[in-house]
Amino acid sequence: MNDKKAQTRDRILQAASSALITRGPIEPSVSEVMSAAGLTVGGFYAHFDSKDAMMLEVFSHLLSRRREALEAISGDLPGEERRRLLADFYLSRKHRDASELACPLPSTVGEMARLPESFRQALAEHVELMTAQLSSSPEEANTALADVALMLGGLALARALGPGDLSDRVLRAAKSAVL
Amino acid sequence: MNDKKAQTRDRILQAASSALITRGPIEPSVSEVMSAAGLTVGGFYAHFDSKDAMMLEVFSHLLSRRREALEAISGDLPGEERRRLLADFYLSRKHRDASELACPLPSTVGEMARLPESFRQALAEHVELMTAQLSSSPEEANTALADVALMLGGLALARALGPGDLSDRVLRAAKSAVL
DNA sequence: TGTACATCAGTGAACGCGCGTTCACTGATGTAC
DNA sequence: TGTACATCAGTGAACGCGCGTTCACTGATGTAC
Repeated sequence: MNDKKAQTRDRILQAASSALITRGPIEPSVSEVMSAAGLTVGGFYAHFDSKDAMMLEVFSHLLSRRREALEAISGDLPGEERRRLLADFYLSRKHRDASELACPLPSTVGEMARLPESFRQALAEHVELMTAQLSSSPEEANTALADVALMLGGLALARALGPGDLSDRVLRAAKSAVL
Repeated sequence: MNDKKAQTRDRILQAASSALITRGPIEPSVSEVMSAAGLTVGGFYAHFDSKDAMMLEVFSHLLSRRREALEAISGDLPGEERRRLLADFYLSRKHRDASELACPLPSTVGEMARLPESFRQALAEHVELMTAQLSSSPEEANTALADVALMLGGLALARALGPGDLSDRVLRAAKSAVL
């Protein structure tokens, strides 16, 4: 039965996703991820070539899920409304505290220098696609790019501060600054 | 001669500073930092209690140097002009590529969850002080906080993307969005 | 239907390595007489 | 001025540990006859 193996692979990927979101692609160990998926460490290499390869897959997959989610909620609205809709979700306490289907960027951007080049490419591609998705004309592209930076900074700072008053204020301030 | 030892300590701190700015407080190893300071690993514990203790000192020190630098350039200008002056420096290519006296936040915010609580306190204090420094009235505080998030996000993203066209566009877009 | 064999997902012990930290030692410098 | 001793910043080997990765093995499942 080949779905059995594919299902196991998916469970590993899911365990790795929440680990990456909260702690980045480097810190979580292979044994830890495998334990979280209910497996032992030895079987890992039947599914992936290396830890880096798995984490890259997780990273890219999470990014494309984020773009899909944005497309799903914002349909064919104009750029400005899409940015507001995204900010409402992205800068919510719920998203800040989530460890599933949440944005992997805050935990990962700071580690780019120690990761394979392919992570950087995945990031660059995501930024381009997001910017395009968030603007309805080329003139709006810069505004969209600035909003991407603002949302990332707001979420990264809010997560770094941990749940609490200051963290909530960061979310609110950033949300009301979205252009 | 006691300055001798203090000078050595300073050299270690300097080596640790550039390591922290580019690679965060966790990745650089004690041996690496000591080598960069022209020393061997064994002597480290004559100067610091632990790696974490040293990195916390480096982190706090870099943050307060950043606040001093801002104070020095922005004197007693109104909040909005201070924010523009800061953004001109903070979102410059020079600052993005610098590894000395640069902002330690992009490499560190993503690792807060795995660092001692004292790092979080140092961060919270810095955010409060920066926000106060960047606003000339309490009503402006939210705007200042959003600008802090925007600048951090812009720099973190630009550093993560590495030198290049997209990275430069992020810097420019963020700079022109400062409120 | 029942037995013999092949497959292969997953196990768990082992590997070499770099880490943070410890500690007995060295050797240059400063003081005492 | 010259010798004997104390101090102490820095050395370098060693420690126990967790890491990513490898690999011989197990045992459940599916196929052949």
